[in-house]
Amino acid sequence: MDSYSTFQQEFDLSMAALCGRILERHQATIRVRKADTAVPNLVRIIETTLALSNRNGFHPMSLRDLSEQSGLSMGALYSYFDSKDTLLLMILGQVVDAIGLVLTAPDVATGDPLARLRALMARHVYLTETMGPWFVFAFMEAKAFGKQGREMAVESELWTEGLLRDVIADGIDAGRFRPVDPTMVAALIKPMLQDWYVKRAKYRKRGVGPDAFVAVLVDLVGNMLRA
Amino acid sequence: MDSYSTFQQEFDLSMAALCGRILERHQATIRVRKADTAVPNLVRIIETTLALSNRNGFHPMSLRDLSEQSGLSMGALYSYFDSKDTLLLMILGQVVDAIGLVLTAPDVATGDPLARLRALMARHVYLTETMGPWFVFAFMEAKAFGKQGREMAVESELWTEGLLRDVIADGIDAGRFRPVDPTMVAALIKPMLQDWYVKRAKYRKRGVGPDAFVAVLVDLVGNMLRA
DNA sequence: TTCAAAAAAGCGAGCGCTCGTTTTATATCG
DNA sequence: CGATATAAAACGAGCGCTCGCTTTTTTGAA
Repeated sequence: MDSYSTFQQEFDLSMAALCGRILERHQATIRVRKADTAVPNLVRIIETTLALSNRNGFHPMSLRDLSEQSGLSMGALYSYFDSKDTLLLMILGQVVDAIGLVLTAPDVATGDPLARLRALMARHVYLTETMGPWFVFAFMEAKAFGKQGREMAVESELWTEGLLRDVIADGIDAGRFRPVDPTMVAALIKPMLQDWYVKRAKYRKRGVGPDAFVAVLVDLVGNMLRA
Repeated sequence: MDSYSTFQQEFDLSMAALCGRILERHQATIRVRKADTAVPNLVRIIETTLALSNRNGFHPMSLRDLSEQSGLSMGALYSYFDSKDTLLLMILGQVVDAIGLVLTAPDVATGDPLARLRALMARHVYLTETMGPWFVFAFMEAKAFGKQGREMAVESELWTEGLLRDVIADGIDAGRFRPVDPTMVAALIKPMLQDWYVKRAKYRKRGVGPDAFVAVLVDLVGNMLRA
């Protein structure tokens, strides 16, 4: 894992692939059986939902707006989900799914602590670069699903933080990092990673791409931890 | 400025004071003339709005919920604002107001770069500690006010980032910091500051208070920048 | 290969209801 | 009483969602 283009070859996170996963996970509620029909329509639905929600919020988006913008009728929409809440849950679930897929890949688990930390941060940046609107959506709308959504968000947050914390703790034990509080440092690296997708427009305007962002992050975190 | 308790003595950011400012700034729309009546009611309205919105979002919060929870009738509510959007704007405006008040205070402008950076970060943490729910609200709901809200948020974000960037640039010029990109470092300090209020519950659960958070932040950023 | 029957997918007006807002009525107090 | 503040009731627009119907696709015996 050394650059964004390598990452893109390793993981298929295209809209089609992601919506294919959604179709699998929600076979029970999606009434359209043929994948060749369902996947392209799901792509249209999800793309439009992300666009409208990330502009004004999920709740203000009416299903009539979604119908109009996506080109599917109200009736057609309701053969892909059985309630607006289910639509929200489909997207949140797919985000959690993708995090698990990408951040547990093998090469994050061995080798030099700084290299592992770099791999973890790079993976996070590349993942959120590919699925930007999904992550913005999850970040902003998790609470809209009430207690359950909040808990899902907190759990996912703590899981990622735990990956960072363990690598930092290993680095301290190995004498490669100075003796900081691993939990606090992990907790503070997380929001910097999140900034990449929350403030994506700002970085784009400044000409900072994913690889440049990772480079700065690794430099700063490296100096933060240097023994 | 050396601790949270000093900060609290220096700035009056009580609900009453903040709502007093709101009353001043919205004399045109608030129809209740007597401040002795208006301020306590505004406090109830704003407190309830922040509580309900930060749980489920501003848009999902109905004015009937707000009426019931705040103890004021629909009619009474509408003598304090002329639309739900105005209520949102009152809160956002007061947040911007408070940022300007606190972060431009004098002792942030002179002295050792690291001390100035510390003062700036400490002020930000203490401000957001005092006005936690206000900042969470502003962070999550700015986009609900459409283009205008988004631009207000971006402007405020860039202004704060600019304060950090200038101090870092001064530090580099003075040879006290290593030659990093001041804009990128400022951009990455900001989300760590924001994490204090966005994830406040997590830190509370871990027994990390504002002063401890500032200490960690200063330590990490100091090592990040050490020449 | 053909073509009607069956199955799948899509359509959109309309339902019940809740929303933000307005209007009307009542209470409080100098 | 008159002014001010609050409470209660009412309104129309727009919401999520449904359902009777149409269109498209697939099927399979001739």
